[in-house]
Amino acid sequence: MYANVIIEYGVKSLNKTFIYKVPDELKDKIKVGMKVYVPFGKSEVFGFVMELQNNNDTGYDAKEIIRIDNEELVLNKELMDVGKHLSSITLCTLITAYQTMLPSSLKIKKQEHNYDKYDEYLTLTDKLKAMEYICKYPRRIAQIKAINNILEVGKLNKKEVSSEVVKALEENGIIVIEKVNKYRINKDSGKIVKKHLTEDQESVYKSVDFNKHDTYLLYGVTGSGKTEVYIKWIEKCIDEGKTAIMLVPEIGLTTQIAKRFYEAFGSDVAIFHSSLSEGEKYDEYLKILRGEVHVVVGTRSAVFVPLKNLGIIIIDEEDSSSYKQDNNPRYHAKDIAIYRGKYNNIPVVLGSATPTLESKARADKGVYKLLRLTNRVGNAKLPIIHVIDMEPEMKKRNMIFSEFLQNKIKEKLERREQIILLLNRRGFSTFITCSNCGYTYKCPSCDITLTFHKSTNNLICHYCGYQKKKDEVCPECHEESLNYYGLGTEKLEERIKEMYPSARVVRMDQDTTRNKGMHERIINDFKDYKYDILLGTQMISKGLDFPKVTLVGVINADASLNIPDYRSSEVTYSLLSQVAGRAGRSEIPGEVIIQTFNPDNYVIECVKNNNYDRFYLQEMQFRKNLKYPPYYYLVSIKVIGKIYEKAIENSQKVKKYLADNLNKETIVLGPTTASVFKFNNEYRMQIIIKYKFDDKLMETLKDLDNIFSSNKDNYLEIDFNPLRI
DNA sequence: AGCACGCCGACT
DNA sequence: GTCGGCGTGCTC
Repeated sequence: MYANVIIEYGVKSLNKTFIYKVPDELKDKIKVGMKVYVPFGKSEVFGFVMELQNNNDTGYDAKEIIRIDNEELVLNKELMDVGKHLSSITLCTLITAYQTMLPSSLKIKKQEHNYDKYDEYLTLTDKLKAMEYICKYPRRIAQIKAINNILEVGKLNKKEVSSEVVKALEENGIIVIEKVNKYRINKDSGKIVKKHLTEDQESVYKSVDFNKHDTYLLYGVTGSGKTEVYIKWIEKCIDEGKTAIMLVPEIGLTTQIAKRFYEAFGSDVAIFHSSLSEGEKYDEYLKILRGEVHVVVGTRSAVFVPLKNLGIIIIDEEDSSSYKQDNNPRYHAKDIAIYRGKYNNIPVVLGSATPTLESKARADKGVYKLLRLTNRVGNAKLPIIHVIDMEPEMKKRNMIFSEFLQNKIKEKLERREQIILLLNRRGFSTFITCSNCGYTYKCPSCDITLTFHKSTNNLICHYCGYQKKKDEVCPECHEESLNYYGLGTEKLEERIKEMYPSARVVRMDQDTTRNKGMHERIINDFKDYKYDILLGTQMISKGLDFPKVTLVGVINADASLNIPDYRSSEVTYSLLSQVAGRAGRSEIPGEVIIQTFNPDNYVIECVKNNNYDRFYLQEMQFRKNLKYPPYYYLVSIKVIGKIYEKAIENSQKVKKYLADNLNKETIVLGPTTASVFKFNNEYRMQIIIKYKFDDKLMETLKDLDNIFSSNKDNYLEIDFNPLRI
């Protein structure tokens, strides 16, 4: 028996199978999708079994497989196919695809680590033998006590007995130590909470056909109770013995949703998100592999979990950019979900209060099926939105808070209601400028403006992490005129404390949530009314449900509006209406205050009137005129390398190659300098492809990628459907 | 990726 | 004459 194996190295030249002989003792155990250890050249490496066959007709001398790495870990047929699909749509190597699909504890890497966690129990080998032992050594009091304890309850946790006693008893053959696999995350099933659906929810629930594949877009306004419908669908799957994947965005939302899922399904849920430790992820993965759970709630990579007999895949907040991986392989979880949906012939649901234009357009064309939830649950009404023009406020020296917002904060504090303040930091940073000569600090290796962190007096590059201390005088003109502009969450917090000394303020941003569990703690504390004001960045904008919040203030709505990217309006619309949706989620009506310098901008106006449909139509017009998605597909190709001239030269070659080989209707733009031109001491040129249909695209890009895999000056970074260009 | 082989420059 | 630079090719 022979096995075709792919090797652990993720390079193009090794992106093929190698044939190995399966030794007799592994013949019964080996399966396609297993990780094996094989000799390769002068060394030994890990690999994945792609195929098994009876004879070797390759003409190569097959070496023998050394061992199977982990007999329990087998990628099934579906996941093997998912991996092939992933590699074909992102042009990554097969091995990279399979590695991406596994939690990192199960990935191939050099040092071995045992992630299994055990509880160790002591049991008697033989009662009679134990009794004899007691009689023979009556003075071994501690040991006798332990034996008696075991006799009473059958087994004893090893921790309860001193290690000396355990050692003595084990050596005398009185006891054995039994290892019981233990999971780090263990939710008792507790009480299962069932909720009833409203009429609207019920009708949406019934619209999904479980017997065939379709992609549904569930467009439901904030607070319309999408989660309860998800739960109902999943309950139906479980009743029929099927399983379900529920994807949530990377940040913020995971814990709250996970909590609701534990309430609904108890220990039948495994959670899977990036802030779990390696060990925790390993445990959750094994639960899924062993078929011990029916539901998985998790972030992007959870779309690859090895659940068998899938019944539905749900992607909540489908417009979240966290579903797209921003390093290799640059896949979108939606594409994988739909692939698995087709494979299993099951529904895929995309849910959002602000769907992406792509999804909405597909729903309008009938490619996706549109489901709508237009009302908030219960008596809750959508909040009243005030737009405040900041121009006159600046003249009144109200740099941060408009008079209106100041008064509203005061009013809500007096009424003991809660407030959320959003500082829009997208495309915006706190930076230092010399007010004398205009000098700004830039990163020496990335050429981007450094962000100032007041707490440490440090200037930090947010791309590569470079930092330096702030100088007393300007390094350029030596005047003592270095000032910081822009507004950070830290400074905002400071200002609020000055203005409202009695208010209890909590800040949520990258700094305050760096440590594990901090996210959850801030959210829970705010929910338990330990704070009056929650202030934060976009991570507070989605999914959170705080019934006592009646005021949402957006300090600077337009920061994200002017960044040079075709999706900036869409991103801003989504951010503003999502954060507005945090207000007034129970009986007390909510208010939203949006501070802006562009009160007439259509994005702001549509948010104010809660008019997604109008925003959609207007934005579609813009996309159509400028040939952007959803009218055209995009591919971004970056040519990256240490030598500036080579990057330019090669990017021109790429452009020519594309122009020569792609369809005539396809548009090839560039090369231009990439938005981050210099990063990690490498120069980056960018070429954009816009196309509607191009049968030569994949082949051409694949060839191009292969040509460049042996180029010593430059490498390519190909991004299909990039979220930013 | 890692390693061997191989073909040209500056050295005891 | 030899040591070692890294360009090229191969690994089942």
